[in-house]
Amino acid sequence: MKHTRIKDLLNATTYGHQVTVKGWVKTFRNNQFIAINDGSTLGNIQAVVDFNNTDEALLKRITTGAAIAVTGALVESLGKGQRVEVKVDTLEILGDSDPEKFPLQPKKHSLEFLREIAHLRFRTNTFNAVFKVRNALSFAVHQFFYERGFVYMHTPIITGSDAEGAGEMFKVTTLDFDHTPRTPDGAVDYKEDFFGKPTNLTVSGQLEGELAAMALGNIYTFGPTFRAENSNTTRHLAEFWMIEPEMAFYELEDNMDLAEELLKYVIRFALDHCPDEIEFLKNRLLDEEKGKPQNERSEMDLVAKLHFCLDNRFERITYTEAIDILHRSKPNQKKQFKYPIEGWGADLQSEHERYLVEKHFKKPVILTDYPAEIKAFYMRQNDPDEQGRHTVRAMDILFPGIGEMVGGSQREERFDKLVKRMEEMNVPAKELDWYLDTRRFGTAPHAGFGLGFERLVVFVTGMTNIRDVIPFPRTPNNAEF
RNA sequence: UCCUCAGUAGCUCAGUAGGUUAGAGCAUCUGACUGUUAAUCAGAGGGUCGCUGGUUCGAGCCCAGCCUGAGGAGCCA
Repeated sequence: MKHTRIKDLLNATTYGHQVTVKGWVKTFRNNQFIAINDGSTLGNIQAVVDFNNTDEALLKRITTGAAIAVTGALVESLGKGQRVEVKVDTLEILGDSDPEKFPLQPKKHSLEFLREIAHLRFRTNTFNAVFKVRNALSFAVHQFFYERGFVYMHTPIITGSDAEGAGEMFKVTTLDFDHTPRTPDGAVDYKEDFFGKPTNLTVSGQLEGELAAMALGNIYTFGPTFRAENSNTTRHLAEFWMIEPEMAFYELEDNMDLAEELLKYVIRFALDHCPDEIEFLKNRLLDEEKGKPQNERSEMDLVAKLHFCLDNRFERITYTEAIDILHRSKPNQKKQFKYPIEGWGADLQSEHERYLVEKHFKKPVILTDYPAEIKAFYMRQNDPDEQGRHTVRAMDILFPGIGEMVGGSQREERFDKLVKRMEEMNVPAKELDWYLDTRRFGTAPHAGFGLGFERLVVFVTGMTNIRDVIPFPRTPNNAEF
Protein backbone atom coordinates (compact mmCIF):
# COMPACT_ATOMS: atom_id res chain seq x y z
CA MET A 1 0.00 0.00 0.00
CA LYS A 2 1.20 3.47 -0.87
CA HIS A 3 2.05 5.46 2.24
CA THR A 4 0.72 8.87 3.20
CA ARG A 5 2.81 11.69 4.60
CA ILE A 6 2.18 12.39 8.26
CA LYS A 7 1.74 16.06 7.48
CA ASP A 8 -1.27 15.19 5.33
CA LEU A 9 -2.69 12.73 7.86
CA LEU A 10 -2.60 15.30 10.65
CA ASN A 11 -4.62 17.65 8.45
CA ALA A 12 -7.13 14.96 7.47
CA THR A 13 -10.81 15.84 7.72
CA THR A 14 -12.27 12.41 6.95
CA TYR A 15 -11.84 9.33 9.07
CA GLY A 16 -12.20 5.58 8.91
CA HIS A 17 -10.20 4.79 5.80
CA GLN A 18 -7.11 2.57 5.77
CA VAL A 19 -3.76 4.37 5.67
CA THR A 20 -0.13 3.35 5.71
CA VAL A 21 2.41 5.42 7.64
CA LYS A 22 6.15 5.04 7.25
CA GLY A 23 8.54 6.82 9.55
CA TRP A 24 10.81 6.66 12.56
CA VAL A 25 9.76 5.96 16.13
CA LYS A 26 10.07 8.99 18.43
CA THR A 27 8.70 7.31 21.56
CA PHE A 28 6.82 4.16 22.42
CA ARG A 29 4.63 4.73 25.47
CA ASN A 30 2.62 2.40 27.58
CA ASN A 31 3.39 -0.56 25.33
CA GLN A 32 0.75 0.68 22.89
CA PHE A 33 1.28 4.26 21.75
CA ILE A 34 3.89 4.85 19.06
CA ALA A 35 4.76 8.42 18.16
CA ILE A 36 5.93 8.28 14.54
CA ASN A 37 7.66 11.05 12.60
CA ASP A 38 8.53 10.99 8.91
CA GLY A 39 10.14 14.40 8.62
CA SER A 40 7.26 15.90 6.68
CA THR A 41 6.22 17.97 9.69
CA LEU A 42 7.29 18.64 13.25
CA GLY A 43 4.20 16.82 14.49
CA ASN A 44 4.12 13.08 15.14
CA ILE A 45 1.25 10.79 14.40
CA GLN A 46 0.19 8.40 17.13
CA ALA A 47 -0.22 4.77 16.14
CA VAL A 48 -2.07 2.60 18.63
CA VAL A 49 -1.07 -1.07 18.87
CA ASP A 50 -3.28 -3.75 20.34
CA PHE A 51 -0.50 -5.21 22.46
CA ASN A 52 -2.62 -8.13 23.64
CA ASN A 53 -2.82 -9.43 20.10
CA THR A 54 0.65 -8.52 18.92
CA ASP A 55 3.72 -10.72 19.02
CA GLU A 56 5.79 -9.74 22.06
CA ALA A 57 9.07 -10.05 20.14
CA LEU A 58 7.76 -7.57 17.60
CA LEU A 59 6.70 -5.09 20.31
CA LYS A 60 10.23 -5.25 21.73
CA ARG A 61 11.60 -4.05 18.41
CA ILE A 62 9.55 -0.83 18.52
CA THR A 63 12.35 1.31 19.90
CA THR A 64 13.30 4.97 19.60
CA GLY A 65 14.85 5.56 16.20
CA ALA A 66 13.55 2.40 14.49
CA ALA A 67 12.03 2.76 11.03
CA ILE A 68 8.58 1.23 10.83
CA ALA A 69 5.56 0.94 8.57
CA VAL A 70 2.09 0.66 10.06
CA THR A 71 -1.21 0.16 8.29
CA GLY A 72 -4.61 0.67 9.85
CA ALA A 73 -7.65 2.86 10.06
CA LEU A 74 -7.24 6.61 10.53
CA VAL A 75 -9.56 7.42 13.42
CA GLU A 76 -10.40 10.30 15.71
CA SER A 77 -8.24 9.92 18.78
CA LEU A 78 -9.84 8.52 21.90
CA GLY A 79 -7.31 10.30 24.07
CA LYS A 80 -6.50 13.96 24.48
CA GLY A 81 -3.43 15.58 23.02
CA GLN A 82 -3.97 14.63 19.38
CA ARG A 83 -6.85 14.87 16.98
CA VAL A 84 -6.23 11.77 14.89
CA GLU A 85 -4.43 8.48 15.30
CA VAL A 86 -3.90 5.23 13.43
CA LYS A 87 -5.41 2.04 14.81
CA VAL A 88 -2.77 -0.46 13.84
CA ASP A 89 -3.71 -3.59 11.87
CA THR A 90 -0.28 -4.52 10.62
CA LEU A 91 3.11 -3.34 11.79
CA GLU A 92 6.42 -3.95 10.08
CA ILE A 93 9.87 -3.05 11.35
CA LEU A 94 11.77 -1.68 8.36
CA GLY A 95 14.98 -0.99 10.26
CA ASP A 96 15.83 -1.81 13.85
CA SER A 97 17.46 0.70 16.18
CA ASP A 98 19.44 -0.76 19.06
CA PRO A 99 18.16 1.18 22.10
CA GLU A 100 21.42 0.60 23.97
CA LYS A 101 23.33 2.42 21.23
CA PHE A 102 20.97 4.94 19.63
CA PRO A 103 22.17 8.27 21.02
CA LEU A 104 18.94 10.28 20.77
CA GLN A 105 16.50 10.14 23.63
CA PRO A 106 13.03 11.59 23.87
CA LYS A 107 14.38 14.54 25.81
CA LYS A 108 16.32 17.74 25.29
CA HIS A 109 19.89 17.44 24.10
CA SER A 110 22.55 20.13 24.09
CA LEU A 111 23.36 21.62 20.69
CA GLU A 112 27.02 20.81 21.32
CA PHE A 113 26.24 17.14 21.74
CA LEU A 114 24.03 17.11 18.64
CA ARG A 115 26.83 18.75 16.67
CA GLU A 116 28.97 15.69 17.41
CA ILE A 117 26.28 13.48 15.92
CA ALA A 118 25.40 15.79 13.04
CA HIS A 119 24.42 12.79 10.93
CA LEU A 120 21.57 12.02 13.34
CA ARG A 121 20.57 15.49 14.46
CA PHE A 122 18.25 15.84 11.46
CA ARG A 123 15.94 13.54 13.45
CA THR A 124 15.37 16.18 16.11
CA ASN A 125 12.58 18.76 16.03
CA THR A 126 15.01 21.64 16.23
CA PHE A 127 17.04 20.62 13.22
CA ASN A 128 13.98 19.58 11.27
CA ALA A 129 12.73 23.14 11.76
CA VAL A 130 16.10 24.77 11.04
CA PHE A 131 16.59 22.96 7.76
CA LYS A 132 13.02 23.55 6.64
CA VAL A 133 13.56 27.28 7.20
CA ARG A 134 16.91 27.11 5.44
CA ASN A 135 15.20 25.43 2.49
CA ALA A 136 12.47 28.07 2.37
CA LEU A 137 14.99 30.92 2.52
CA SER A 138 17.03 29.36 -0.24
CA PHE A 139 13.99 28.97 -2.47
CA ALA A 140 12.87 32.50 -1.67
CA VAL A 141 16.22 33.91 -2.78
CA HIS A 142 15.86 32.32 -6.19
CA GLN A 143 12.23 33.37 -6.49
CA PHE A 144 13.04 36.96 -5.54
CA PHE A 145 15.68 37.28 -8.24
CA TYR A 146 13.74 35.33 -10.84
CA GLU A 147 10.74 37.61 -10.40
CA ARG A 148 13.00 40.58 -11.04
CA GLY A 149 14.65 39.17 -14.14
CA PHE A 150 18.05 38.50 -12.58
CA VAL A 151 20.14 35.76 -14.18
CA TYR A 152 21.43 33.04 -11.85
CA MET A 153 25.12 32.74 -12.71
CA HIS A 154 27.33 29.79 -11.74
CA THR A 155 30.75 31.25 -11.12
CA PRO A 156 33.68 28.86 -10.79
CA ILE A 157 34.46 27.11 -7.53
CA ILE A 158 38.05 26.49 -8.56
CA THR A 159 39.70 29.79 -9.31
CA GLY A 160 42.98 30.58 -10.98
CA SER A 161 43.21 33.95 -9.39
CA ASP A 162 44.71 34.47 -5.94
CA ALA A 163 44.19 38.20 -6.06
CA GLU A 164 40.61 38.50 -4.90
CA GLY A 165 41.77 39.63 -1.53
CA ALA A 166 38.77 38.41 0.43
CA GLY A 167 40.71 36.09 2.69
CA GLU A 168 43.05 33.11 2.99
CA MET A 169 42.44 30.50 0.34
CA PHE A 170 42.42 26.70 0.17
CA LYS A 171 44.86 25.37 -2.40
CA VAL A 172 43.59 23.01 -5.07
CA THR A 173 46.25 20.67 -6.38
CA THR A 174 46.91 17.15 -7.62
CA LEU A 175 50.62 17.37 -6.89
CA ASP A 176 52.10 14.60 -4.75
CA PHE A 177 53.23 16.38 -1.59
CA ASP A 178 55.96 13.82 -0.97
CA HIS A 179 57.46 14.37 -4.41
CA THR A 180 56.62 17.88 -5.54
CA PRO A 181 58.16 18.76 -8.88
CA ARG A 182 60.68 21.60 -8.60
CA THR A 183 61.95 24.27 -10.94
CA PRO A 184 65.73 24.68 -11.32
CA ASP A 185 65.71 27.34 -8.59
CA GLY A 186 63.97 25.03 -6.13
CA ALA A 187 60.42 26.42 -6.13
CA VAL A 188 57.40 24.18 -6.60
CA ASP A 189 56.83 23.77 -10.32
CA TYR A 190 53.15 24.46 -10.79
CA LYS A 191 53.48 23.81 -14.52
CA GLU A 192 53.32 20.15 -13.51
CA ASP A 193 50.10 20.68 -11.57
CA PHE A 194 46.65 19.80 -12.94
CA PHE A 195 45.89 23.26 -14.26
CA GLY A 196 49.49 24.17 -15.02
CA LYS A 197 49.31 26.98 -12.47
CA PRO A 198 48.42 27.45 -8.80
CA THR A 199 44.67 27.25 -8.16
CA ASN A 200 42.43 27.77 -5.15
CA LEU A 201 38.87 27.36 -3.98
CA THR A 202 36.86 30.51 -4.53
CA VAL A 203 36.53 33.12 -1.80
CA SER A 204 34.02 35.13 -3.82
CA GLY A 205 32.34 35.05 -7.17
CA GLN A 206 32.19 38.81 -7.35
CA LEU A 207 34.85 39.51 -9.95
CA GLU A 208 33.41 36.92 -12.32
CA GLY A 209 29.93 38.18 -11.45
CA GLU A 210 30.88 41.67 -12.55
CA LEU A 211 31.90 40.34 -15.95
CA ALA A 212 28.49 38.75 -16.42
CA ALA A 213 26.62 41.80 -15.14
CA MET A 214 28.42 43.97 -17.66
CA ALA A 215 26.64 42.04 -20.39
CA LEU A 216 23.48 40.53 -18.94
CA GLY A 217 22.56 43.48 -16.78
CA ASN A 218 21.49 41.94 -13.47
CA ILE A 219 22.91 38.66 -12.24
CA TYR A 220 23.38 36.84 -8.96
CA THR A 221 25.39 33.91 -7.71
CA PHE A 222 24.41 31.56 -4.91
CA GLY A 223 27.00 28.95 -4.16
CA PRO A 224 29.60 27.61 -1.77
CA THR A 225 32.47 29.82 -0.73
CA PHE A 226 35.66 28.84 1.05
CA ARG A 227 37.83 30.78 3.45
CA ALA A 228 40.88 29.21 5.07
CA GLU A 229 40.88 31.68 7.96
CA ASN A 230 41.55 30.29 11.42
CA SER A 231 38.26 31.67 12.65
CA ASN A 232 36.64 30.18 15.73
CA THR A 233 33.45 32.10 16.26
CA THR A 234 29.69 31.58 16.21
CA ARG A 235 29.46 33.41 12.88
CA HIS A 236 32.26 32.00 10.71
CA LEU A 237 32.58 28.84 8.65
CA ALA A 238 35.40 27.64 6.40
CA GLU A 239 32.76 26.53 3.89
CA PHE A 240 29.64 28.63 3.61
CA TRP A 241 27.07 29.72 1.06
CA MET A 242 26.96 33.22 -0.26
CA ILE A 243 24.55 35.15 -2.44
CA GLU A 244 26.24 37.75 -4.62
CA PRO A 245 24.11 39.93 -6.89
CA GLU A 246 25.82 42.27 -9.31
CA MET A 247 23.89 44.93 -11.19
CA ALA A 248 24.90 47.08 -14.15
CA PHE A 249 23.82 50.73 -13.99
CA TYR A 250 23.15 50.50 -10.23
CA GLU A 251 24.59 53.06 -7.86
CA LEU A 252 24.97 52.69 -4.12
CA GLU A 253 21.41 53.79 -3.29
CA ASP A 254 19.99 51.22 -5.73
CA ASN A 255 22.27 48.61 -4.21
CA MET A 256 21.03 49.33 -0.69
CA ASP A 257 17.42 49.33 -1.83
CA LEU A 258 17.84 45.93 -3.44
CA ALA A 259 19.58 44.41 -0.42
CA GLU A 260 16.94 45.66 1.98
CA GLU A 261 14.15 44.49 -0.31
CA LEU A 262 15.76 41.06 -0.67
CA LEU A 263 16.20 40.57 3.06
CA LYS A 264 12.63 41.57 3.82
CA TYR A 265 11.28 39.43 1.00
CA VAL A 266 12.97 36.23 2.15
CA ILE A 267 12.17 36.80 5.83
CA ARG A 268 8.53 37.38 4.91
CA PHE A 269 8.62 34.23 2.77
CA ALA A 270 9.91 32.16 5.69
CA LEU A 271 7.24 33.54 8.02
CA ASP A 272 4.55 32.77 5.46
CA HIS A 273 5.74 29.30 4.52
CA CYS A 274 7.22 27.95 7.75
CA PRO A 275 4.88 29.26 10.47
CA ASP A 276 4.99 26.04 12.50
CA GLU A 277 8.74 25.76 12.30
CA ILE A 278 9.32 29.38 13.31
CA GLU A 279 6.80 29.06 16.13
CA PHE A 280 8.68 26.00 17.36
CA LEU A 281 12.01 27.83 17.14
CA LYS A 282 10.51 30.82 18.96
CA ASN A 283 9.49 28.59 21.84
CA ARG A 284 12.81 26.79 21.82
CA LEU A 285 14.53 30.14 22.23
CA LEU A 286 12.20 31.27 25.02
CA ASP A 287 12.85 28.00 26.79
CA GLU A 288 16.59 28.39 26.43
CA GLU A 289 16.51 31.96 27.72
CA LYS A 290 14.59 30.95 30.83
CA GLY A 291 17.89 29.90 32.32
CA LYS A 292 19.46 33.29 31.69
CA PRO A 293 19.36 36.35 33.91
CA GLN A 294 16.76 38.95 32.90
CA ASN A 295 19.20 41.42 31.37
CA GLU A 296 20.65 38.81 29.00
CA ARG A 297 17.29 37.78 27.57
CA SER A 298 16.04 39.06 24.24
CA GLU A 299 13.66 41.99 24.39
CA MET A 300 11.50 40.48 21.67
CA ASP A 301 10.67 36.89 20.89
CA LEU A 302 11.70 35.46 17.53
CA VAL A 303 8.46 36.19 15.70
CA ALA A 304 8.24 39.73 17.05
CA LYS A 305 11.87 40.30 16.10
CA LEU A 306 11.28 39.18 12.52
CA HIS A 307 8.18 41.33 12.19
CA PHE A 308 10.00 44.28 13.67
CA CYS A 309 12.68 43.85 11.05
CA LEU A 310 10.05 43.79 8.29
CA ASP A 311 8.12 46.80 9.57
CA ASN A 312 11.02 49.21 9.92
CA ARG A 313 13.20 50.85 7.35
CA PHE A 314 16.85 49.93 7.86
CA GLU A 315 18.73 52.88 9.28
CA ARG A 316 21.16 54.32 6.73
CA ILE A 317 24.12 56.34 7.97
CA THR A 318 27.61 57.05 6.79
CA TYR A 319 30.73 55.85 8.52
CA THR A 320 31.47 59.45 9.47
CA GLU A 321 28.07 59.84 11.12
CA ALA A 322 28.54 56.52 12.91
CA ILE A 323 31.86 57.66 14.33
CA ASP A 324 30.12 60.79 15.52
CA ILE A 325 27.37 58.86 17.30
CA LEU A 326 29.88 56.48 18.83
CA HIS A 327 32.15 59.30 19.91
CA ARG A 328 29.31 60.94 21.85
CA SER A 329 27.88 57.63 23.12
CA LYS A 330 27.67 56.85 26.81
CA PRO A 331 29.92 53.79 26.72
CA ASN A 332 32.57 55.83 24.95
CA GLN A 333 32.29 58.74 27.41
CA LYS A 334 32.39 56.32 30.33
CA LYS A 335 35.31 54.47 28.74
CA GLN A 336 33.36 51.24 28.58
CA PHE A 337 34.56 50.37 25.09
CA LYS A 338 37.59 48.15 24.96
CA TYR A 339 38.59 50.11 21.88
CA PRO A 340 37.66 53.76 22.53
CA ILE A 341 36.60 55.87 19.57
CA GLU A 342 39.45 58.33 19.18
CA GLY A 343 38.59 59.76 15.83
CA TRP A 344 38.01 59.19 12.16
CA GLY A 345 39.75 56.44 10.24
CA ALA A 346 39.80 53.35 12.41
CA ASP A 347 37.76 50.29 11.51
CA LEU A 348 34.73 49.68 13.70
CA GLN A 349 35.07 46.89 16.23
CA SER A 350 32.33 44.40 17.00
CA GLU A 351 31.43 46.24 20.18
CA HIS A 352 30.85 49.44 18.20
CA GLU A 353 28.68 47.73 15.62
CA ARG A 354 26.70 46.09 18.38
CA TYR A 355 26.17 49.40 20.13
CA LEU A 356 24.84 51.02 16.97
CA VAL A 357 22.56 48.14 16.05
CA GLU A 358 21.44 46.78 19.41
CA LYS A 359 21.48 49.86 21.65
CA HIS A 360 21.29 53.03 19.60
CA PHE A 361 19.05 52.21 16.61
CA LYS A 362 17.71 48.82 17.72
CA LYS A 363 17.23 47.70 14.13
CA PRO A 364 19.30 46.76 11.11
CA VAL A 365 21.73 49.51 10.14
CA ILE A 366 23.35 50.17 6.77
CA LEU A 367 26.71 51.84 7.11
CA THR A 368 28.10 53.53 4.01
CA ASP A 369 31.11 55.47 2.79
CA TYR A 370 33.92 53.92 4.78
CA PRO A 371 37.47 55.24 4.73
CA ALA A 372 39.19 53.99 1.59
CA GLU A 373 42.15 52.58 3.50
CA ILE A 374 40.10 49.90 5.26
CA LYS A 375 38.16 48.70 2.23
CA ALA A 376 38.82 46.66 -0.91
CA PHE A 377 40.45 48.02 -4.08
CA TYR A 378 37.39 47.64 -6.29
CA MET A 379 35.12 50.01 -4.37
CA ARG A 380 34.18 53.29 -6.02
CA GLN A 381 36.12 56.24 -4.69
CA ASN A 382 34.28 59.32 -3.48
CA ASP A 383 35.71 62.77 -4.01
CA PRO A 384 37.68 63.76 -0.89
CA ASP A 385 35.58 65.74 1.62
CA GLU A 386 36.38 69.31 2.87
CA GLN A 387 38.94 67.85 5.22
CA GLY A 388 40.57 65.84 2.45
CA ARG A 389 39.40 62.49 3.76
CA HIS A 390 39.05 59.66 1.23
CA THR A 391 36.05 57.39 1.38
CA VAL A 392 34.60 54.69 -0.85
CA ARG A 393 31.03 53.83 -1.78
CA ALA A 394 30.86 50.79 0.48
CA MET A 395 27.86 49.56 2.37
CA ASP A 396 27.67 47.03 5.21
CA ILE A 397 24.34 45.89 6.58
CA LEU A 398 24.60 45.14 10.28
CA PHE A 399 22.06 42.93 12.05
CA PRO A 400 21.43 42.54 15.77
CA GLY A 401 23.21 39.53 17.19
CA ILE A 402 24.98 38.78 13.94
CA GLY A 403 26.98 41.77 12.85
CA GLU A 404 27.75 42.01 9.18
CA MET A 405 25.01 40.27 7.22
CA VAL A 406 25.78 41.99 3.93
CA GLY A 407 28.91 43.61 2.57
CA GLY A 408 28.80 45.43 -0.72
CA SER A 409 29.66 48.50 -2.70
CA GLN A 410 29.32 50.46 -5.85
CA ARG A 411 32.27 49.34 -7.98
CA GLU A 412 34.99 51.59 -9.28
CA GLU A 413 34.21 51.74 -12.98
CA ARG A 414 36.86 54.36 -13.91
CA PHE A 415 39.87 52.54 -15.36
CA ASP A 416 42.59 54.95 -14.25
CA LYS A 417 41.32 55.30 -10.70
CA LEU A 418 40.93 51.54 -10.37
CA VAL A 419 44.43 50.76 -11.61
CA LYS A 420 45.93 53.43 -9.38
CA ARG A 421 44.15 51.97 -6.38
CA MET A 422 45.34 48.47 -7.26
CA GLU A 423 48.91 49.71 -7.34
CA GLU A 424 48.50 51.40 -3.96
CA MET A 425 47.11 48.22 -2.43
CA ASN A 426 49.59 45.87 -4.13
CA VAL A 427 46.95 44.04 -6.13
CA PRO A 428 48.66 42.57 -9.23
CA ALA A 429 46.90 44.25 -12.12
CA LYS A 430 48.48 41.88 -14.61
CA GLU A 431 46.72 38.85 -13.15
CA LEU A 432 43.40 40.67 -13.22
CA ASP A 433 43.76 41.96 -16.74
CA TRP A 434 40.55 40.14 -17.74
CA TYR A 435 38.75 42.00 -14.98
CA LEU A 436 40.14 45.34 -16.13
CA ASP A 437 38.77 44.65 -19.63
CA THR A 438 35.29 45.49 -18.31
CA ARG A 439 36.65 48.98 -17.63
CA ARG A 440 38.36 49.15 -21.00
CA PHE A 441 35.36 48.23 -23.11
CA GLY A 442 32.12 49.98 -22.35
CA THR A 443 32.60 50.52 -18.64
CA ALA A 444 29.54 51.66 -16.71
CA PRO A 445 28.48 52.30 -13.13
CA HIS A 446 27.57 49.07 -11.39
CA ALA A 447 27.20 47.71 -7.89
CA GLY A 448 26.71 44.53 -5.93
CA PHE A 449 26.95 42.86 -2.56
CA GLY A 450 27.58 39.61 -0.77
CA LEU A 451 25.02 38.15 1.60
CA GLY A 452 26.16 35.40 3.98
CA PHE A 453 23.42 32.83 3.66
CA GLU A 454 24.09 31.05 6.96
CA ARG A 455 24.05 34.37 8.82
CA LEU A 456 20.62 34.97 7.36
CA VAL A 457 19.50 31.52 8.52
CA VAL A 458 20.89 32.25 11.98
CA PHE A 459 18.82 35.42 12.16
CA VAL A 460 15.58 33.85 10.97
CA THR A 461 15.84 30.68 13.07
CA GLY A 462 17.09 32.38 16.23
CA MET A 463 19.94 29.87 16.48
CA THR A 464 23.02 31.39 18.04
CA ASN A 465 25.81 29.33 16.46
CA ILE A 466 26.31 29.31 12.69
CA ARG A 467 27.42 25.66 12.95
CA ASP A 468 23.84 24.74 13.77
CA VAL A 469 22.30 26.09 10.56
CA ILE A 470 24.43 24.18 8.01
CA PRO A 471 24.12 20.39 7.81
CA PHE A 472 27.81 19.56 8.16
CA PRO A 473 29.85 22.53 9.34
CA ARG A 474 33.47 22.89 8.25
CA THR A 475 35.59 24.83 10.70
CA PRO A 476 39.26 24.75 11.71
CA ASN A 477 40.04 21.19 12.81
CA ASN A 478 36.60 19.94 11.91
CA ALA A 479 35.61 18.31 8.62
CA GLU A 480 33.74 15.34 10.08
CA PHE A 481 31.11 13.50 7.97
C1' U B 1 45.67 32.88 16.48
C1' C B 2 44.69 35.46 21.42
C1' C B 3 41.68 35.82 26.15
C1' U B 4 38.15 33.42 29.61
C1' C B 5 35.58 29.13 31.21
C1' A B 6 34.70 23.96 31.04
C1' G B 7 35.76 18.38 30.40
C1' U B 8 32.96 13.07 36.10
C1' A B 9 27.84 6.99 33.59
C1' G B 10 24.75 6.96 26.87
C1' C B 11 22.78 12.38 28.00
C1' U B 12 22.40 16.66 31.63
C1' C B 13 24.90 17.63 35.87
C1' A B 14 26.39 17.35 41.62
C1' G B 15 30.86 15.93 44.06
C1' U B 16 32.13 19.84 50.59
C1' A B 17 38.47 20.90 53.51
C1' G B 18 42.88 16.25 49.27
C1' G B 19 40.82 10.81 52.92
C1' U B 20 37.25 4.19 52.89
C1' U B 21 33.29 1.37 48.08
C1' A B 22 32.52 8.43 43.08
C1' G B 23 26.44 10.19 43.27
C1' A B 24 21.46 12.13 41.16
C1' G B 25 17.79 12.77 37.23
C1' C B 26 16.88 11.05 32.44
C1' A B 27 18.17 6.92 29.10
C1' U B 28 19.02 1.36 29.02
C1' C B 29 17.67 -3.64 31.04
C1' U B 30 14.05 -6.77 34.20
C1' G B 31 9.19 -6.90 36.34
C1' A B 32 4.32 -4.56 37.29
C1' C B 33 0.48 -1.54 35.20
C1' U B 34 -2.26 -0.51 30.59
C1' G B 35 -5.74 5.57 26.77
C1' U B 36 -0.46 7.12 27.31
C1' U B 37 1.49 12.51 26.01
C1' A B 38 9.42 13.39 27.63
C1' A B 39 3.59 7.66 30.74
C1' U B 40 3.85 5.82 35.82
C1' C B 41 5.67 2.42 39.90
C1' A B 42 9.52 -1.16 41.80
C1' G B 43 14.33 -3.16 41.05
C1' A B 44 19.10 -3.90 38.34
C1' G B 45 23.33 -2.96 35.38
C1' G B 46 26.41 0.95 33.82
C1' G B 47 32.67 5.02 35.36
C1' U B 48 40.29 4.76 32.09
C1' C B 49 36.70 11.23 36.68
C1' G B 50 39.75 14.21 28.75
C1' C B 51 45.29 12.57 28.19
C1' U B 52 50.43 12.57 30.06
C1' G B 53 53.54 13.66 33.87
C1' G B 54 54.28 15.76 38.84
C1' U B 55 53.33 17.03 44.30
C1' U B 56 51.45 13.91 48.44
C1' C B 57 51.14 8.46 53.02
C1' G B 58 46.81 9.36 49.87
C1' A B 59 44.45 13.17 43.87
C1' G B 60 37.96 13.55 40.54
C1' C B 61 39.84 17.75 43.69
C1' C B 62 46.47 20.76 43.89
C1' C B 63 50.62 21.90 39.89
C1' A B 64 52.63 21.66 34.61
C1' G B 65 52.06 20.41 29.54
C1' C B 66 48.86 18.67 25.83
C1' C B 67 43.91 17.44 23.62
C1' U B 68 38.71 18.62 23.04
C1' G B 69 34.44 21.82 23.56
C1' A B 70 31.97 26.55 24.62
C1' G B 71 31.85 31.98 24.95
C1' G B 72 34.43 36.50 23.61
C1' A B 73 38.20 39.04 20.25
C1' G B 74 40.62 39.40 15.46
C1' C B 75 39.75 38.09 10.14
C1' C B 76 34.99 38.53 7.44
C1' A B 77 29.77 36.93 4.76
